[in-house]
Amino acid sequence: MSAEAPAGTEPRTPLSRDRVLRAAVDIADKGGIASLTMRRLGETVGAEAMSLYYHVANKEALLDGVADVMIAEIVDAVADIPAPPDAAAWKGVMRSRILTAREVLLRHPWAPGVLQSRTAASPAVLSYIDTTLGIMVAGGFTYDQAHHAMHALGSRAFGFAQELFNPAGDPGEEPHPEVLAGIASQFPHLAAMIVDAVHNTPENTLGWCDDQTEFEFGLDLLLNGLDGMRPS
Amino acid sequence: MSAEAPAGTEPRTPLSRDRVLRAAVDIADKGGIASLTMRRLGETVGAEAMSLYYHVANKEALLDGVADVMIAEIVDAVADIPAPPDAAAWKGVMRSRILTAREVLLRHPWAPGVLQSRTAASPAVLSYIDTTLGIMVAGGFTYDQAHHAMHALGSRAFGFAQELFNPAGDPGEEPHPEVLAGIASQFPHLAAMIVDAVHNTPENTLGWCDDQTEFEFGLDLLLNGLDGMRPS
DNA sequence: ACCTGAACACCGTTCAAGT
DNA sequence: ACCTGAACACCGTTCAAGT
Repeated sequence: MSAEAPAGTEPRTPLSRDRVLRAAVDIADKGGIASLTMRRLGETVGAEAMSLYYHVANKEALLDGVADVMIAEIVDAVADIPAPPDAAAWKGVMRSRILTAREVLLRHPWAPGVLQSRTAASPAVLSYIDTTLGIMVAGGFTYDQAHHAMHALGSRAFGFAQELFNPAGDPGEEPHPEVLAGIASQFPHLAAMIVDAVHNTPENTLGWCDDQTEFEFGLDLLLNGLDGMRPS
Repeated sequence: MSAEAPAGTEPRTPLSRDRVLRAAVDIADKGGIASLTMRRLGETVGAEAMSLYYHVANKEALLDGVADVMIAEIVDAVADIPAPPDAAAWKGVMRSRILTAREVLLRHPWAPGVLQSRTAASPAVLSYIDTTLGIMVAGGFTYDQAHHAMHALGSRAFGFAQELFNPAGDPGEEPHPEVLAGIASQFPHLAAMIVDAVHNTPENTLGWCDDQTEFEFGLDLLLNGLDGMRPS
């Protein structure tokens, strides 16, 4: 029996920064980032919107916190991956860390946008970068090279690469023939590429533009190029 | 002498989609993308906010239009670059097209964010992609390879790569010694990298993390890797 | 055809006030 | 220490109405 709760009122869990952030992630997961408003967040957490300001300075700070929750989830997912046993193994470890990070973000499609909008790096981010650098240095790179590498990888180091425009419809869907015809008349290279790309997809299982494949292609291009720069 | 203008009233230029879009770009250039609101846009264009809806379906459509203006500016800037004289020249042409696109976007720092938020590709984008593909095919690539290449380049093909977190302060500024000390205790690799990177900057003219250098490093890594894949 | 005024349903945020 | 109510200054968007 809870001591103070008035009759008929759920003795509600007290608010906390942590609970607020987790609720925010939930809302974004369910309705997209645009549905995450201070008012709605207050509602789902069982309080007035204004109460949130006691746990979080403002909406910017809320998003900083949400970004950090995502990084924490990545760090957690990546924790199982063992350190490289020798210098040459750096590439494989880096690769699986990045693909694991990607799996996390695929569960939170709105997260890349939030991460990209943050400008300050939290301790969680610094820590993730630090161990990533450690892997490269263990692989034989200089710190200067590792620095360049981090910039070259960019958001890929965190498991995502923002896809730009997606001509010719949704990924996984075959382009509509008449759309293709319209494109072909004006943009011959584009049309030829679309035809070629569709047919080259293995088994055609995922149709045109399987992002996972493209992500790995770009990632391997970078990792292989970097690997060739190792001093020894 | 203007026929209908009431005394004392500037005979104002009539609104048009084009004038609206140009004004929108102006506002974003001056005050950032957050300052671009329908109400402010109406004001600077000398009309009520509601009048804008006659020329543009809604704010999403406004941003689509703004993105297109940026692409048009890129296409324009890139128009002078001659086609590659032989297959091997594909790389140099691609490189200077991309760096030229980058120059355009450096004048509109808010534009990458807008481009990244668009999902539909306009004819202007399709056209830009088409001639980019043309250069690759002229370089000897198959359409399938060119397709992968476009994905691997990603936003770099349009001249930008979203920088993520920027640990240790603004680019161009030397990291503060005591901040560095704080980092060093927890994140040894990061600290070592920062020290190394600062000293490796040529002449130290641009300090730590010159983005142009990093952009070109990543770009060349990709272009060189791709170049090695050319069939012949 | 083009533009406007009034109104609606939202935002994030403040501040003084409650327990 | 933690939460709230009322209020403020904004948003984007609608709709009927003006010229």
